[in-house]
Amino acid sequence: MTKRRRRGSQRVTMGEVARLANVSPSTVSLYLRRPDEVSPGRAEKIQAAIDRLGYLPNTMAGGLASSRSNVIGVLVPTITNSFFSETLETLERHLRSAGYQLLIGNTEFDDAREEELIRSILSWNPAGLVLTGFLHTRKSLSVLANNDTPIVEMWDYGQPGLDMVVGFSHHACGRLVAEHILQQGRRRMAFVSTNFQRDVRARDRYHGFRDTVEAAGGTVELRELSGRSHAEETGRLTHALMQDHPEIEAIACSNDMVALGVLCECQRQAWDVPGRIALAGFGNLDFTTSTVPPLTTIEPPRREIGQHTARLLLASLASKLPEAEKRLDLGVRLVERESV
Amino acid sequence: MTKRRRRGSQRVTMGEVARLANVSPSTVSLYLRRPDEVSPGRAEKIQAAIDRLGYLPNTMAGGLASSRSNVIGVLVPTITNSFFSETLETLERHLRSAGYQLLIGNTEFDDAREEELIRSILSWNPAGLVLTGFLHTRKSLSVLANNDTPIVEMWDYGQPGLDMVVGFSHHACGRLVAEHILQQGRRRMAFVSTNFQRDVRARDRYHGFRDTVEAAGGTVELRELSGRSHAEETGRLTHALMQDHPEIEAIACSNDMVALGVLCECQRQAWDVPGRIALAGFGNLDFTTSTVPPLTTIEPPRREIGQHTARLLLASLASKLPEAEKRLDLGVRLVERESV
DNA sequence: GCCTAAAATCGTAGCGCTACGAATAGACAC
DNA sequence: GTGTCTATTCGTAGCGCTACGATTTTAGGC
Repeated sequence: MTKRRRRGSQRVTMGEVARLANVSPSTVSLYLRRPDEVSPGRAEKIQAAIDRLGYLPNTMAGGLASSRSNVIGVLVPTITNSFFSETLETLERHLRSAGYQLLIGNTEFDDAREEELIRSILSWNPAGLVLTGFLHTRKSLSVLANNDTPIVEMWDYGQPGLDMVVGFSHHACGRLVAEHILQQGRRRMAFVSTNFQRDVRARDRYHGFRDTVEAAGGTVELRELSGRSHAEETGRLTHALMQDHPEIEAIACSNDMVALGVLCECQRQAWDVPGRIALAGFGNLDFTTSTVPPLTTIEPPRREIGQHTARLLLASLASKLPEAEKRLDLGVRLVERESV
Repeated sequence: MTKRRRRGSQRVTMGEVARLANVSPSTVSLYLRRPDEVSPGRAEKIQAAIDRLGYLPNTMAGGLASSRSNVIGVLVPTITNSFFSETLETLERHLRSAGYQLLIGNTEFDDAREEELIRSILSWNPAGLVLTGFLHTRKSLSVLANNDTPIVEMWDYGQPGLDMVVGFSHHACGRLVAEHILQQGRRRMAFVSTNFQRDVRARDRYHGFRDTVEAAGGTVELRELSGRSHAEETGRLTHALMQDHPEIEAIACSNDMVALGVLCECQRQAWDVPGRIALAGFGNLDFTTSTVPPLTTIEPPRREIGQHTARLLLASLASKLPEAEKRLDLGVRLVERESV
């Protein structure tokens, strides 16, 4: 009477299962963790009791007792972006099938937020941690240093990193695009970017692009879109750009959505692509095959990043990841279509 | 010597903080939970000790001891879709600022997977649960019934629901689009859908569309894309559709990405939109403003769903949500542009 | 039937924290 | 100084589970 109606959603405990199955709680625990170490007869009785009572183990109690957890924390700048969300989806699939649960955090491209999220996730005593990129606050670094959780920094490559690294060089992306456009003899270019101030990786692509173009004697006009890509703004900005710099013969974009915005403006103004203006994007989003003309772009290894991040993490957790395999450059390739 | 080097990433405990600050562990705990109930002097000493040791509370231990958790589970069909990911992002922001941590699961439009994820999440003893839609397996329902966790079913509206409901009617979306096209005197139509077999909501939109068109004496050809929208396939399928049914004068799409694929094919074939073919999408994705012509579409309340889901959940957790406010139809509006 | 080794089961002692009542300190009036 | 009330602080008893050594059961050989 006093104990039965407990506060809130309190659930059936292991002890109750044990009582119903006529075994000790330890046996139930053993059955749950290593089923083949309990005799078939008891196993059956225990399973029946579990089913009958609708028993669900309490993850927190288990985690506390064993002082490990099946949690892996993942921080991305935004999940509202097919790049990261596809990586996440792949990562989730691989890690879940190995029994892990993802704890996803949105840093919103904000270092202070990342710091807060790192603390919040570490308080779960996670088995592993996945971060996006190399940029962390000093405080984050010191928190991380006090902690021997395996860490993967993904979606970037080229700096030492904290532990493991899975990504590619964004600078190389910019270079690749630049080289491709330069080959066609074009020299007057523009780079249109979203979120330039906050997204290091977009900036890296720009730098790779600009450095390569300028080294070949060309020029690059940079245009920044405020915040996330907004198609109308992209159109206006493209229009203004071409008005101020009619000499421009190629536009590289920080991603495919921006390129689509630019392309639509070209269609509206009847500027021939690639005749009048060459156009390149980044991301190889699905629609890039079917725009008119199809978009030349860069294919980043979105899903591969998830897959290899999971692989390295699992190997590291099983302590069988040689030091030499801790850093992985997945590279990147130019998908040449008709817009350049 | 024996205790100092502990296995793995074991961290500083509350007791160690207490010792350093010269207070009892309970006082540290109290300071962390209700800081203004400890005297300023001790508070300062405790904070200093926390900072010095880099103490992070152990969420699992806290959760176990207090038998509540700050976890809220969220299941979506896929995070790789701006609809759900924007809802998630908003939900996350609102719930995090109230101190909750999201546990996100990907059902991949699979009921069995949803069932598994529900169990996995309930084992965290979550404070709340957010599901997408009304479709759950019998087993899921029975697990959920044994459990008085507050539940929100989101992104749909029109059925009784388990607890709280925040969404809109997809049937109404289809109807709205149909009515708008019918008004222009068009009667021969097609509906092109992705993921038709698995996505109930796409099917609902189709049914709303078809029912309305047929009630007005029109016809609807249904075309399904295999799996997720693939732009090239969309183009081929559109081409075949128009070859088989040259009488078609309007195409409604299950979402804007599909509509973009159809539009690109129209551009390629030089079929005038909306002159020859009217075109409508769903989602009001960003690029729909700038295609040529801009796309008529439906604006679903993506972010509002997140916001209101958070609001209802928090109110329910504070047990101050009147029964009458447990169901919320956020409605939907047609964004009339130039493609229809 | 008896002995031994292996297999199966059990009991106990925590994991790190919170809840809550008991104990102590501090503030104030007389 | 003493008593009383309130504001702080503390000690204890778990939360539900796992780890691990102790105990019991079982199987096999003689």
